[in-house]
Amino acid sequence: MESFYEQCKANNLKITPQRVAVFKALTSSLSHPSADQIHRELKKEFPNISLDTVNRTLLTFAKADMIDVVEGHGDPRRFDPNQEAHHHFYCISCRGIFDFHDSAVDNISVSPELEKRFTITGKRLCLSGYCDNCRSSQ
Amino acid sequence: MESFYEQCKANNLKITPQRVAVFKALTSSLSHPSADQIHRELKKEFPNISLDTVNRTLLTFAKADMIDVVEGHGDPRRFDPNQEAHHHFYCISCRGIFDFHDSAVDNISVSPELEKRFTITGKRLCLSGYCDNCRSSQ
DNA sequence: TTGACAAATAGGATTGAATCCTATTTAATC
DNA sequence: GATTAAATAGGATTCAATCCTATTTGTCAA
Repeated sequence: MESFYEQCKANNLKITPQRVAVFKALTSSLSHPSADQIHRELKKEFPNISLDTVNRTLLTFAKADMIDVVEGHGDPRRFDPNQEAHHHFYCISCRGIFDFHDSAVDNISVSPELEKRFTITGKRLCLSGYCDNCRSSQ
Repeated sequence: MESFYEQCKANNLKITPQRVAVFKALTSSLSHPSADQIHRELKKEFPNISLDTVNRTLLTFAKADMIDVVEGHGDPRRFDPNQEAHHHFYCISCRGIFDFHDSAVDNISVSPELEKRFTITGKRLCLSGYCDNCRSSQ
């Protein structure tokens, strides 16, 4: 929490009870909650806190690079006809998702402890950045 | 398209002009479109096709394992307070997203051609499956 | 080929996530 | 403590996704 105050100052963000509560709720969760989940949690302590405030606060933190939005989540559903093993590149600018193939990546193996901790049925490398079109038109 | 008809038969899906058109539109796109994008595209040829039909058709194909839904997309936005290098495991059952650390995975390098094709700013391994809680409660 | 029927579609209604709008409140600074 | 720009509450709005139901259409068997 030390660095929370520092990061707020560094980004000219006022320290409000709502922001402190949102940050605490997020960092104390292990499952990467949605704005709605955090809102329901915080209602117990702040019955009047609005969902908009929770959502806006989280986006404010994200813009200040204090937290991240989990890849993909929050965007409209997208469909993929490619049934072969492949991976995804997501263009931050045009929002296109492009496949790439890489057998070295296909053969990545994760640690045995992780295999014990979870039953893994899907595995995909998700890259993000700028596609050729978007970087050249800037 | 051969295998499209076969797959439909194998899954007892009637072959309708709408389904054929949706499948063609999806497979001829390179950017993994949304239902809305496909719907706008198909309106040119089928002015009366409904968005619900497009969306339902795509979900039907996905349920029959003919296509996939791109990871994360379509779910509510989720937030991640972890600023260290890490990767994600997504539980299909409880929808929790859990971090894991794996330095071997951190150091994955993709092919030089890919580095040329895109400007890569983010890299993350996305696993999916069942978390410990969910697999034991089944 | 036709008839019967279960399945699929159109399109309007509804739900749910996210955002916008604006009056009110509040943190920061002097 | 007063000032001011920023933040909040909560109702309204937008947009994606889904539901509902009357109508249409593939499929299969006669």
